[in-house]
Amino acid sequence: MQNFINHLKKYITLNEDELQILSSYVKTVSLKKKDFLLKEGQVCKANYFTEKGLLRMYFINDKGVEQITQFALENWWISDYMSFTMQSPAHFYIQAVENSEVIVIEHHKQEELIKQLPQLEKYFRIIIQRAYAASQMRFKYFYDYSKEENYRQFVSLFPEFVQRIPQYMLASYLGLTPEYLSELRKKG
Amino acid sequence: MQNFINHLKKYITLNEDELQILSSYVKTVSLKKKDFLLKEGQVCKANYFTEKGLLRMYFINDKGVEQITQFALENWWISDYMSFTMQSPAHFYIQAVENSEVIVIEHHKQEELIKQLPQLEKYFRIIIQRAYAASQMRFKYFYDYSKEENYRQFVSLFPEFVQRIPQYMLASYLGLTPEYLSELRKKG
DNA sequence: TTCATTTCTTAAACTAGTTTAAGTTTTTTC
DNA sequence: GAAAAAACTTAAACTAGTTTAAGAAATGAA
Repeated sequence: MQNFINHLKKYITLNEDELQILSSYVKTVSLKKKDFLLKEGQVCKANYFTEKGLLRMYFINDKGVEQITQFALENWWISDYMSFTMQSPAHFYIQAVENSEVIVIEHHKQEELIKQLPQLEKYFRIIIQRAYAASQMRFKYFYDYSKEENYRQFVSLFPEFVQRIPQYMLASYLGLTPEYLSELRKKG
Repeated sequence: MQNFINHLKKYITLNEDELQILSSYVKTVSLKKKDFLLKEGQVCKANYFTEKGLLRMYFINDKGVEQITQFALENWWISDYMSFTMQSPAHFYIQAVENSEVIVIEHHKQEELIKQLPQLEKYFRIIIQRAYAASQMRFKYFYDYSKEENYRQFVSLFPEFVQRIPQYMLASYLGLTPEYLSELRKKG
């Protein structure tokens, strides 16, 4: 969990004692590619930090097709926040795209941890506020640009990420079909 | 700002002294229909709570067309959070759809206020977490359903809201053209 | 009340993107 | 290494939704 500690230290100060406390509230989970952290219908009891690897969040539509709405790279948090917040059944799956390591903080432990280390309260607020800010921008792109334009921008901004995932996952995330993605790639 | 106080008391406890402190950090602004809280290019220096009325957040695309991405009803917060968080130029406009009253908390004052009233730290985290949770669900609907289906669901879930705004704003928010909305309404 | 502006409706022509139905290539499994 | 499975490509037929171009109705301003 070295990544996690380094990441936290960019936001808050933590001495050795505090690190010990933190460590007692979180656990590290190793996932094989395709292992699940969450399945639809389960209650999402935890918040997940991607220590290493890559996760995806998706739902299955009524035609049985998987639709990816989110990825989580190293140093990103991921959760079904509606389920996490309301402790209601999840609408999404969270699955490892590749072998991964994840830091898990369970809902009730997060609240206790914050009581022990109050500086984490601000940390979690800033992190989720940034995620929300990013989602506001993401909505703007959805409204503003065509799917082709969004594809081209995405490839140009995140070439390494695009190499890292199968094309059909990229298509799913961008809301287009694999066939259309092939066509766009052919167009150059 | 009675709404604001009542709303806060659902989440945190505030005695009379604390209410006084809070009041000294926020201000109430009355807006006429079409008045702006924020324009693109300005830095969004505040977080806004809708005490009364209705706000909309939109951007102008390269064809000069307004695209609404969000509304804020009574008791809702609204801000361009990327601009608010990073103190960078805003991509959005925030404007009153009707005559409104807004509670304004400036960025630096919010941080000071939280120091004075630490229970607000958790309040803001929970609020933004809920907003993010809702945005995850909203992405799901974008991916999952056609624009027509989303329109029909929206009308059925929020009939009063739909009465409250002009049809072209509803169309804009749902990402469809006013012409197509007219067609859908005709279809019944 | 009149006039100007905004909003809503109508419909045909158009298009971004999907669906259908394979075939080909790459990766995984045993 | 062979076979199966998954991923990718191809292209024609199709469609959800847009664009274009008005006209009609409602609202706002003077």
